[in-house]
Amino acid sequence: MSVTTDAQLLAQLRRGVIEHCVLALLERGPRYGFDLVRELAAVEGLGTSEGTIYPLLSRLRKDGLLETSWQPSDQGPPRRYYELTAQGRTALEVFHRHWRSFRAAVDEVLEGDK
Amino acid sequence: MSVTTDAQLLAQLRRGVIEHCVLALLERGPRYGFDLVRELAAVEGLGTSEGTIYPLLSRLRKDGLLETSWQPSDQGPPRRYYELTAQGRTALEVFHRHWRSFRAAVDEVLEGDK
DNA sequence: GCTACTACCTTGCGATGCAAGGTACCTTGT
DNA sequence: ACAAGGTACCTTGCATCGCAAGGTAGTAGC
Repeated sequence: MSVTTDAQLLAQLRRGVIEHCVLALLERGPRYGFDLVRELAAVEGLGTSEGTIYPLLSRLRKDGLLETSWQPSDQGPPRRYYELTAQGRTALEVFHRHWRSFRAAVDEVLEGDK
Repeated sequence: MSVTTDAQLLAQLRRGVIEHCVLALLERGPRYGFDLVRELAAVEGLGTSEGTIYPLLSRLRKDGLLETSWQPSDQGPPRRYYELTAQGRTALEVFHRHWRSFRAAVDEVLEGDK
């Protein structure tokens, strides 16, 4: 079938949003990758996988929005914790503005009002 | 620069949304491609180009969500008008539900409330 | 016939979500 | 000791889709 499935529909919606949801979660405090996957999975529609998160975190780190530090775990392998840099915080604010305006634009078109 | 620009940020946001904005516009009545580009350009954040719209319309037509008919124009080359099929109308409703829930999910994460 | 506008469409690139697969640490049970 | 299972990291390859750029053609006015 070439018709879009619900899963694909959501995957497309997530584009460009997950990245900033990760930043938003990190605004509340340091997290490690595996944990972020679980936190996002807990939110309806934002569920994603490690294959998405790790490359994403890597990219954000390269762009200077995140810093990392390895820390041992009580039970399991060591974890790589991520936290926001000043630049990351700014990027989050910028996105926040864009998101609000974008959301309003889509609503306007979808609602069909005038 | 590998850091995301505003333009790229918006382009990613548009993913999976423009498609349904087009359906929403067509719900109000038949339109032709060039006109859709202009209507979307009038909405802040949804501005796009012909390189986006034509392949998109083509895809929606192949998937059976749209039907087309050529019609002469008073001034200029003939236009290909698109209109929703029953399947297209259903797809729009389905998206509507997804969008509302997705929007709420993103808001929840961004607002950081609990 | 030249220019400009309208209107259609295609090609090639870049960005990125994801399934699948791989490595390694740690704990528990046998 | 060893196997099994959970935690945690990461990479590869594919598919999707927005877009800049470029191409074709009808119509109107000079």
